[in-house]
Formats: sequence, C-alpha cells, structure tokens
Amino acid sequence: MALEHAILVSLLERPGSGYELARRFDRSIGRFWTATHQQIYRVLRRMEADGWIAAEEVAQDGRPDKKVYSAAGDGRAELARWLREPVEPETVRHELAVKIRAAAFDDPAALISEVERHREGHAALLARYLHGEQRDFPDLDALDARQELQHVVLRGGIEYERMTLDWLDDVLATLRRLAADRPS
Amino acid sequence: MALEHAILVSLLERPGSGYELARRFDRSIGRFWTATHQQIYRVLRRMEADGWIAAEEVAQDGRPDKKVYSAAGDGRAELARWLREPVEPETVRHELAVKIRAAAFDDPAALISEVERHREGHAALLARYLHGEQRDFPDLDALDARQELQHVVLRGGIEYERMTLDWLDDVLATLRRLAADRPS
DNA sequence: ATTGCCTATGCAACTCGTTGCATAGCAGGA
DNA sequence: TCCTGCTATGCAACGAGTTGCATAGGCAAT
Repeated sequence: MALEHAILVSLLERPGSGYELARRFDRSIGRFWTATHQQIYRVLRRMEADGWIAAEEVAQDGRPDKKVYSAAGDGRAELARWLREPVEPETVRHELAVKIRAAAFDDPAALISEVERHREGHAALLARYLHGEQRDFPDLDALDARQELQHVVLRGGIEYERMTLDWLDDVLATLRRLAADRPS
Repeated sequence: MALEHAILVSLLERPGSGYELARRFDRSIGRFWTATHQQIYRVLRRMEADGWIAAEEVAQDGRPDKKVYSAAGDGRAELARWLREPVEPETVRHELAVKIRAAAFDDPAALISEVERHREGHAALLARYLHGEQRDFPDLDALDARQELQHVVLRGGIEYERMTLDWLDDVLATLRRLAADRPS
C-alpha cells in the first residue's frame, strides 16, 4: 500500500490540510496515484495516530478551521524504509483494452466514437503536461535534485501520453478498417 | 467494474472453468486486467445467478470435477450494452513514480538497484510479448476480425513496454547523475 | 431571495480485492 | 518415503476504495 507514502511525499514537498491534499491528488499527484477525500482523511488520522505526521489546527476567517499536517520524524524514517523495499509491478486495469477485444463479439464500429472521445482526453492531458513543464521548469539546465526527480516523472507522463495517442490512432484505423470490411 | 466483462470476453473467446480463467488472468488477460482466483470464483457465481453465463459440470479422471462456464444470451446482451457505455479513464497506481519523488527526501542512490530490477522485469515482458506475437500471429496479412483486435491490443502492450524501458533508462541516468553530484 | 458552488471535515454503508487457510487426489523427484 | 507442486474449488476475515449523505458558513450570480 502506497497511499500513506504518496501522502508523506506530498506533505514533505509542502505541508497541507486534508482538503488541500485531496485537490493535489485530483491534479498533479493524480497522474500516478489516485485517491478520494474519504480515503485521505481516514489515512491522515491513522498516520497522525502512528506519529508519522503532525497536525496543527489553523483558524481561518470566512471559512472553516483546517488541520494542517506536516511530516514528522517517524514519517521520514518510514519513507526511507519503504524506499528500500522491492517495487511492486504496476497493477494494470485497462478497460479500453477489454472493450477492444469485446468488440469482436459485437459491432466494432460501435466503439469508434468512444475511442475518439478517449483520445481527446489523452490529447488534452498531454497539452496540460507540456504547459506545466514550460511553467514549472523554464530552465532545464538549472534544476536542483528535487526538481530533477519531479521532471523525470513528468517526462514519463509525457512519453506515456504520446505513446497512447499513437496507439489510439492505430486502434481507430483498425476499427475503421473492420467496419468498412463487414458493415453491420 | 469491468471484471465481469473481462470474464465474459474470455469465455466468449473460449469456455472454461474458474481455475482455467484464473490462469488466463495470470497470463494473457493479466496484461490489461488483473484478478485473483477468489475474485473470479465469486464473480462467476454471481454471473451464473444473473443468467449471464451457463455452467456445466464436467467429471475428470485423476483430478477433481470442474464446472465449465460459457457465455449465455444475457451475457452477450450485457456485453453489447456495456460496450456502448463511456470508457472510464485508466486508474493509475504507479508506485515507482511515488518512490522517485520520495527519493528527493532520502538517498537517490538507494533506488538504483530496485529500478534496475524493475527494468529487467519489463524487458522480460517485452520479450514474451514479441515471442507471443511470432507464435500467435505468424502471418499478419491473414488475420480475421477477432485476431485483428487481439493484435492491436498486443501492439499497445509492446509499445507500452518499449516506452517504459526508454523511460527507465532515463530514470537510471538521472539517479546516477544525482548520486554522483552529491554522494551520501 | 434563492440557487449553486467553494472550503473543510466527517459518518455510515457498501463493494472490491487480498490473504490465509482447507480439502483432496494425483504426479514426479530426492 | 516424504516433500513439493499441480488441478480444482471454496470459506472466513480483513483491508482498500467508493458512494451517498451531512454539516456549516461564505461568496457570487440570477
């Protein structure tokens, strides 16, 4: 389980409340780890009880109080321990691949518009990555260690999206060819 | 939830028992959908109760009886309905990416050997894909619709592994550079 | 005025998914 | 002979993850 560790990394990069974390998981961190606010609040309470993180109540005017968490010594130690554990292979859940094979038992043409929509989502994500790269890493020759590591992860995301777009074009060409060969 | 649908596709491609399905999920289907035998047995019972699949008891000598399942009419109808639903964006759980960002708060060099091991796993998987492609699709100009669709999914797997290998080389180069810059 | 959205946290109930264990006969190697 | 491993299914318990709802004040637009 790495949700704890993803939260630890995020809090080390910058302390924040559960709500703020949930938004980070919707945005940047969500690229490689997803979580809902429910999961995050539950795990934060457990981590605080275990002494991995420390909480500070912060009053705000015009909005509810919030609890700002930051990583504690035990959290850092746990992160170092976890880093040295074997890396689990990625768990894959690729719904579209299942649907493509399912299309053999139905009408392949029925998938085309959904694949097109899916492709648009990936194209938009790639554009966001490239824009974020320009904004957050304007000078690639002057990065500190933390930025270097953030950037190599971002490069992975960019290459993943490029590969996916190429593959989706391949999928669309295949579906269109099959739809032309034997029209329903 | 697509486990039901992944099972339906697999049973349409070829009927089989729960045990056989579990092995398929360890091998080919596991490329884009994972499941343990426990999940599979539970879902099979539910699907049979819902009339999506039909079971036939088969006695075997020298080994326990098995229940061979095959997709029923309701299952086919459900699959067609599901095919027309919107495709969910892939859920990403990329532990290695979390660890790479975590390395900024510990020793980047500590990750190198694990990334190397991870890279070997991906290289082996790519080799298996390429070998399977040779075996199952010897003549790429003579594929029927089902094989065309299976092959386009396999092409996606191959491209994913190639991209991942390139990225892991990039990660290793970055980690080694950081380790050389500030030795622990 | 009312509607809807944002910040901020949380409970309750549920489904999904994993882990450990059990059964039970057969095959193959040390 | 004992140990390991394969086929084949399943129970029980737990942890992970989702969904729906609740609270509660403030802000902005209609």
